[in-house]
Amino acid sequence: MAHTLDDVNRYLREKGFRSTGARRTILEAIFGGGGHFTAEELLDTLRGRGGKVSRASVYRTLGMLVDGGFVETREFRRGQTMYEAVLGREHHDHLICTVCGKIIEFENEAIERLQDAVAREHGFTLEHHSLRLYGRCDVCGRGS
Amino acid sequence: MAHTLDDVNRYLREKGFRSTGARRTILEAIFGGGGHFTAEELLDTLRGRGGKVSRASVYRTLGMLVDGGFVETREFRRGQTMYEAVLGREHHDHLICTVCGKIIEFENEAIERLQDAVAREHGFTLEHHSLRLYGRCDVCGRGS
DNA sequence: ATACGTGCAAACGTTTTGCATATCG
DNA sequence: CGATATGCAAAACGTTTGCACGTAT
Repeated sequence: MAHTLDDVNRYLREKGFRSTGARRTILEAIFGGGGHFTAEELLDTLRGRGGKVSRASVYRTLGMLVDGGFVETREFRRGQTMYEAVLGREHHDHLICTVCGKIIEFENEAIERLQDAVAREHGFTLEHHSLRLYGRCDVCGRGS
Repeated sequence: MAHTLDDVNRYLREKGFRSTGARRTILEAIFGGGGHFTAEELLDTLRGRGGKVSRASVYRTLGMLVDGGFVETREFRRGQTMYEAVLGREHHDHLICTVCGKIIEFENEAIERLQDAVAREHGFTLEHHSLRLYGRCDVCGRGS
């Protein structure tokens, strides 16, 4: 984890993928921006910048990056995939406000260790995990 | 949490929902079967039993049960909602085999407590959470 | 009787795909 | 030049909805 942009380019080259205009534009937007985004939001960003990239290329490129482990997907809401660049970032989990949708990232070593222990107990070789805590954030919780 | 079938029926009655044939058939299949299922699988089960229930009714009934807290949804795979009856069952999380799809349920008090602590640190009032551990199960892990 | 539920088929939003064209190496 | 990527539009997928008809209360 915690790659650099060079890692991405090297990975793509090694896999025999070509460096095309569309691909470079998309990579730039994803790894320059940061944060969570949907495919459609990414497409809007690209179009706003005057780049002319098709929806298909956005989805295809996102797929490659997910396969390479440079982007992760999350399903915060049903029916829409959220993507997040993991470039240069360490693993983290999410707290999601069920009222305003705010997303806070956190890391907790102790939880990670317990997860490993649970997996081991059940004979699993852990590959990755997803932990999401849903609740009301400090602001939205006041009214309850 | 941990309701009985009577709780479900009482809830539905109190909400003013009617007891119809389709509804009874669906409830029976969901709470009689147990386990994880998709809307389509549930529909197949119902049809296999000769019941004639429409896809629309399946989705509408599932929605009511989710609202009532008797069924929970999970997104194990992208683009498809998995449902699970929580009737008579305590909270638990999941280990998912990325090769064969096997799902193992587990409970871990220590992890739960740490989650509460994390939420508190960030000023969140926790409502629910989702923890999924992905990896290779004991059987599928041997070949690696 | 009348409000609520049903089934059907059409609509929806997201994602994937087939194919002809353009581009990279 | 040959292989791969692109853009488009159509298809696919799971899910939701409008509506005329049925049924529980």
